[in-house]
Amino acid sequence: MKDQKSPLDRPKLFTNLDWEKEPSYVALLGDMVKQVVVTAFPENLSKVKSFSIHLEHPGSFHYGDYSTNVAFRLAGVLKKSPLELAKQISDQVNKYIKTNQTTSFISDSVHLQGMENGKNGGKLTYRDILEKADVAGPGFINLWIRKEVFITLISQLLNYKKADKSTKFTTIPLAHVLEGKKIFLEFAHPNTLKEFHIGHLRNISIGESLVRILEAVGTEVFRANYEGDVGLHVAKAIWGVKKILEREKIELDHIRRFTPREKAKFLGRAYAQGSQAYEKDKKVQKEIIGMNKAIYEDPKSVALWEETRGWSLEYFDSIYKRVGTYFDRLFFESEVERQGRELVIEAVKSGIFIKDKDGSIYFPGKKYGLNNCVFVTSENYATYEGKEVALEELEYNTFPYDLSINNVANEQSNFFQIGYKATEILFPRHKGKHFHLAYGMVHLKSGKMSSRTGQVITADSLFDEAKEKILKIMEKSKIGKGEGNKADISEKVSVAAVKYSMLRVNPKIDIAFDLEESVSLDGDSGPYLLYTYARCKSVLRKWKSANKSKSQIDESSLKLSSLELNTEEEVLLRTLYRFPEVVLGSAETLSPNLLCSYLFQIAGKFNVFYNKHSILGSGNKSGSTSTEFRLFLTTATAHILNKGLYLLGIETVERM
RNA sequence: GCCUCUGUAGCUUAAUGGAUAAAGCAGCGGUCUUCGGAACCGCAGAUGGGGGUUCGAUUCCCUUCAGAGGCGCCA
Repeated sequence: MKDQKSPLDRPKLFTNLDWEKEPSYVALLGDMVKQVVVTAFPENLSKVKSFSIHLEHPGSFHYGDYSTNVAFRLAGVLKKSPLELAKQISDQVNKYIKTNQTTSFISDSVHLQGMENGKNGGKLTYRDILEKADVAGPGFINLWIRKEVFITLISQLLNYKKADKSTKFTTIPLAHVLEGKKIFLEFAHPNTLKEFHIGHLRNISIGESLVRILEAVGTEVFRANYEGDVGLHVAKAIWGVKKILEREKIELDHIRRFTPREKAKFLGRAYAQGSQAYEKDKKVQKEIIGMNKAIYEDPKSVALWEETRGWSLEYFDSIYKRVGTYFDRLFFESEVERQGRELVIEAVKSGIFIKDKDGSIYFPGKKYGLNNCVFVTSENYATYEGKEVALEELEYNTFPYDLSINNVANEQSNFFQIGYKATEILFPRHKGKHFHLAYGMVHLKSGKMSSRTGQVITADSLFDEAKEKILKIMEKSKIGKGEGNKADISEKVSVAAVKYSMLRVNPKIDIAFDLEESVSLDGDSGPYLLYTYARCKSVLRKWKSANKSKSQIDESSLKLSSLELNTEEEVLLRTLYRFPEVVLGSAETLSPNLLCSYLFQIAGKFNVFYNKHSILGSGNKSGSTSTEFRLFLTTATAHILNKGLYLLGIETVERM
């Protein structure tokens, strides 16, 4: 129960779900607190019963692992001071811990393997879970979880085996909230004959990550990519191609021998050429408009349309491969134009669309608080909006979804409002099933980007830039010399650097893109995470080669109450187990950046621990934790970094 | 003019209505007889302005200023 509606704009499908039910141990804690509250105020049972318990992580470990604000919420209802209530509740929790009270609300769906074989006939007790409760500040109740619980939860993570359907990659043991839901995710959308620039890179990075995060929480995701292969931009580019061939006396066969990347570059030049001529020269403009019309009538009849389109698609494929993305199906504007046009023309009869004097057909958006918008032009072909209604139907028929997400830049927000509204009126079954994930634009810090003038930063050039930088550092570095494939490593690290720089910020806000920063290797960066992972693996390799007899760490030997942790170990332990919660949060808000900051936190905490304490050389010192336990932390850190990076769409390397 | 989004440290960003607003970069000063120094530690530095709701506001509401985007035949 929330007092206020969430400020986050999110899909309808998501708002009806009880996200706090997962992961199960959080639900368990909520139940425990509720049990306490209900028994503590028997005289106000009816008032108290309706309260939902909200748990959150306090800002500092100093305040425990979870805190709840029930005391504030109850204060108004019970007309008592928050502090007094908090004390009462906290005392009751501590009493339950002391008396080994069993939990009574717990449902069978709570999964805490390894914990339930306690003493009380398989029932969990407060003492099994909680260390203590206390009161802080104006009335927060802070809960301290037992170390054994963390170890159990982390072991669960390490041993989780279920693979995602599509990728066979195991991720995390959660996700019943969205289990079985079908999500259609449309992303990337480059237009043929145009550059694949850093804006597309942001799109594809967010899209790929969301596919994986949503799969991790149990949904089935369809990967779609909608590309504009007809329209004025295509006509301009083809005109430009012809012009360049003619002026520079180049044979088409010469271009055909180019690599995909060279062809793409050539097309980019042609597009710039065509657009500039289109703006300057009225005669050219007429010519291009004529060609555009011909493309709409029958694209294949237009010379070079099919061939240049093929060049683009081949090039895009090479980028998808480079960034580790694939699609279940490509959708094209050319395949929905006719149907869109026919749908709109037909719906004029029922008054949904209105035919204007000049023959164009528009959607009277003003009726719904939106803008009026042309769906079929006076030249009688469907605009982007007109195509959209047919596309939505085609997509739904391809994969009947519970939710369709359009991952498209926020400059198209108005367009999607209109498109969704028109689709909904034509096909009521679409109502409430669409969500525009409007991510911010990528602006260059210096100067403006424009494919019209040819001023763009392409995805490839960015990766290459990063790669060069990484190779230099690899030269200098003393570690990992002569081990591993240099080309392979530098490629993966550079893709990681660029993708992470796109993912670490909230998708909603605009990015002021800085080349230097996006290929950065230190601080909050992709390479830093990869480095930490490789570091963990290196330690684990070393241990393994020295301990051939034991191939695995025995986790059961860790569950000793005598475990005395130092600060660094404790902080790391108390962060690692939160991974599933973070993934869930990222899914709920469609925000990969939350996962980024968490992984960065993990890496940082591990590095602090690593710097201060020896992992392999800790066995013989008295009073220190065992090598076994430190290896457990190292294994868990590596595991979570690996899974987490996978969910971001970033590949790890064993050495770098 | 109307609609949408965004204003947090010098820069780039974080923060489901909670506790001392969290980091990275750049700057300055340190750690190292290294299990991987692409590391670690310390210092300094911020919620555009004004109201309101609330026990509590960076977060919600109103207003103002600033920036970005969109507003019938581009996609």
